[in-house]
Amino acid sequence: MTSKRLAIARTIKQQIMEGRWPPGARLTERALCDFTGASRSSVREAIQLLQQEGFIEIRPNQGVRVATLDAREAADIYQVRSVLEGLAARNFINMATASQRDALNQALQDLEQAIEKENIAAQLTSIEDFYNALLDGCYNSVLKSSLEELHGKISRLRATSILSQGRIRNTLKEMRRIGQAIDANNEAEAWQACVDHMQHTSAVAIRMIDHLKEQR
Amino acid sequence: MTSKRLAIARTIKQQIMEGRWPPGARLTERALCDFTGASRSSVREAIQLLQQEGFIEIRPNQGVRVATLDAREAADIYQVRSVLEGLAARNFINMATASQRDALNQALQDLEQAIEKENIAAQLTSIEDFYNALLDGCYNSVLKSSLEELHGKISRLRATSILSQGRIRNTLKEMRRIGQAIDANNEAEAWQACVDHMQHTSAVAIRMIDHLKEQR
DNA sequence: TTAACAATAATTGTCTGACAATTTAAATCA
DNA sequence: TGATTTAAATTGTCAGACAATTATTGTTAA
Repeated sequence: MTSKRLAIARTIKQQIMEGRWPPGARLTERALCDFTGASRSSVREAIQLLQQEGFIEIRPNQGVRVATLDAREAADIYQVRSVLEGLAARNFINMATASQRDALNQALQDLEQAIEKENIAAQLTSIEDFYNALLDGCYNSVLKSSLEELHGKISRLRATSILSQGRIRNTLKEMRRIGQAIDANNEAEAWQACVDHMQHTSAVAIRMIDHLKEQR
Repeated sequence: MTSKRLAIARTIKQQIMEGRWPPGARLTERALCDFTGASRSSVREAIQLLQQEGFIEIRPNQGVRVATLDAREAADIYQVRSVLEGLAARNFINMATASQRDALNQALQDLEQAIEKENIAAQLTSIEDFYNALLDGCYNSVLKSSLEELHGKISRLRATSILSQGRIRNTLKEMRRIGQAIDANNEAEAWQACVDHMQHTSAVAIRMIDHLKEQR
């Protein structure tokens, strides 16, 4: 059975991602206790986890706020992701087993089908599968956890799914390029494909953040 | 005034680094309460911070242990550091102000003097200054916090100072190479200098870990 | 009316003590 | 000695308390 503070953290995280509380909203401990039915001690421990994952911000004596993500920070995150994913791809080429390589290609095929069927949920799942396969095959747990942390921070852009739409075919193209470089064991090309992919993703994300800001 | 759980975390961290408790040692909450004079709630919150920073490991229902660092994980950390520091150097070239560049060079000079005077504490401080200058000048807070996390994890090698000895002149040489590449605004060379430096550091660290293991 | 200030309420940070569930250590038996 | 049972210690969680800090409201002066 999973520990309580983990369960609490998951519940709150989910609500944040679903937009129940907007970025910047203040969450009192009391409200979170009521919402989750847990005690303050447990909620406070859960809060710490959520801060670590980047979903909330804790300011001393001023409580908890849903994290915001401005264009600047998003750009920073994507820049770091680009080198970490480049490293992951290079490691994958050197370390991955045949079945891990299969999983990577399978994810790409799944993504293609999901696009044809216009199944957005399946698209997101395929992309996730792709990254999981990549991280499993690069045999570096530190790299894995670092990247997962950044993924969490980006998912604050709850519009993640919106973000991928309208660009999903480009995304597929870019991910295929990564996959092909990996199949060809071409480290330099795989690295560059990752960097380019992140650069494009970053540009789109920043445009969206600016767009949202204007609307407000 | 700094929050209590932070003070507790700092106290415990310091004790761990000074070797009061060896890697793998179990720390009961009660013992930590006695040691710090704080209540269990505060200690538990501090513990979470320490886990995040990589100083301890929490296993459900089995309490807290001082984190261990095996050769494998160390290699993983250094591999990630190499690309992150490479990125930092490239960013520094593009973003840093004149005074930030000065600070970097000053740290190198300080290190040289500290070596001549065989002042180990000053050597460690200079190296720290160098990294702080580098991170300040690369204007990417995500990169900064990611690297700080990894530095924390490495510092579990309490023998950090020992580690740097006997190799300190090589370290200076490698860091100078980074500094010169930065002065010349040569991104590719700066990147490579960082990667090479990490590779050497990694090799030394791993040798030391293996050596310690044999002794035991 | 608004700006500055004072009084009040709400919230956070921390402490104490409690208790069930689980793990670890000790005692017992085969 | 090895396996089992029993007892002790430890973790995870809860409830309630209170001082220190922050936010809100109300009041006064400009």
